[in-house]
Amino acid sequence: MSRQIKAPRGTFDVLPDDVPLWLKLEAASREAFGRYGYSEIRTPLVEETRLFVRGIGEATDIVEKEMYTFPSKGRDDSISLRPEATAGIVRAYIQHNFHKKAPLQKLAYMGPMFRYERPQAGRQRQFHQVGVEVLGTHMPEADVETIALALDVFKGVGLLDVDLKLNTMGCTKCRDHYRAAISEYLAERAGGLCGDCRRRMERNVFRVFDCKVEACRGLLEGVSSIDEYLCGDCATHFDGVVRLLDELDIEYRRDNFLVRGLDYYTRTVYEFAHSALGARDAVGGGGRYDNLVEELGGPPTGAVGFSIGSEATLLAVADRSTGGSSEGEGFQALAALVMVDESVKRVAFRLLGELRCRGISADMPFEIKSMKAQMRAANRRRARAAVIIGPGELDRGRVKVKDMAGGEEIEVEIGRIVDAVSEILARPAL
RNA sequence: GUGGGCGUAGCUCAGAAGGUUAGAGCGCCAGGUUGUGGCCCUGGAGGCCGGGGGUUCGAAUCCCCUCGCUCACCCCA
Repeated sequence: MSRQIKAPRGTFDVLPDDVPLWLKLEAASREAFGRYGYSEIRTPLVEETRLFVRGIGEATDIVEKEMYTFPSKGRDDSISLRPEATAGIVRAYIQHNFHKKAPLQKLAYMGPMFRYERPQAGRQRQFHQVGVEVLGTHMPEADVETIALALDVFKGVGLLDVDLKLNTMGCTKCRDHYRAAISEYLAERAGGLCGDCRRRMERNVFRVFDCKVEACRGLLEGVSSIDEYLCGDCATHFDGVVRLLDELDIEYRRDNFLVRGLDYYTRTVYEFAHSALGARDAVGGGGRYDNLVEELGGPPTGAVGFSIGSEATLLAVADRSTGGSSEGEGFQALAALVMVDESVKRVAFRLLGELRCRGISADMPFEIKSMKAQMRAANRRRARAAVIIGPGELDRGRVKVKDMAGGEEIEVEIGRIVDAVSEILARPAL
């Protein structure tokens, strides 16, 4: 047991039973992408390490201790597994000269990301995200479009009760002013802060905002909102976002303490939360990052995007559907071939091929066991039709076809087998 | 990296003042129906009781170490 090879910590297998759930999320996402005019892009799972260092920020936990970084073979520099998708997409945007060809790009992606962290509920080392990036505009319409799109993805998987939290971080200048004010305010009261928060003051003051310690929360009640520090343009932009959300009847909660994890966010930030999740209740989040393209070597370019955590979202979906275990009743549009004895195997195999060629899902066992066992297996797979092939019938050029739902069984000529099976599969579910 | 909880059959879990063949339900296999599933009945297979060490006449049970899972913190999707 202890020597058995298992999936590495923080990774997991999506087993066949769960794959439909993942497909549903992917289908809902692609459907929404199409409806909103976003094109899917696929960037590498590995990038040069310096892309993330420059994009995400050298002093962030992600870069400092959570990246899977290793030297590439040959003479290439250090490469890293992507901890998020935005940096790679921005890199592609610049590399392929989109800013010259067609500056406005609405891009979508989905796939695995990697961060070396202690796993917990809804958090894995290999995790998956679905997201979009709008590159090439500063307009608040873009911010709101991404929010509406994300909500449509959630709706597509049946998650209607996600809460939208909204805030603005301002531009670099507004943020610097605000940061200074917060630091000053907190420094005067540092004695009342927990140890973590005193450390946060050095590293990233805004993180004090989501401290869970009671004392810290109390102190935070006295801090001023960023609204007082926003420049005219940033205030106008945020007003625009709010107005447009109202226009679309999208409900949101202004959260002055909402600070997104990544450093590159500017102006609008937002997060989607779901109550079913526990401590880590975010199912997704996003915001504007107007400096990132320039930071990575491109021209000044407005940009906004979100990412949805697939695991968290699926957890929330699964939580909703507990209780309604409608297992066992539904039959599949599948024909199970049942062989009475070894002598009919060749013919059965040929009939199997014929059914499959004609577009019918059909299967038969490789090794013939008792008929009872074959019937049991057919039932377990919820096959709607059973085709029973025995030497007696075969002598008359016939086989038996049974409706596993109703139980009735008829004998048909071999030439009519496709029609007979089709007819049963087409019958309404019971 | 830190802290809590938990590791017994394929799955969910009983069993722990140490005592001899370690249990249940579900699942699986088979029989009841020598060519027919689902329900029911009967039987069966399946456990280094996570791993290592220690205490003891004797350890699933007590002690130490270790690995793993899990939840939470940090951080974050």
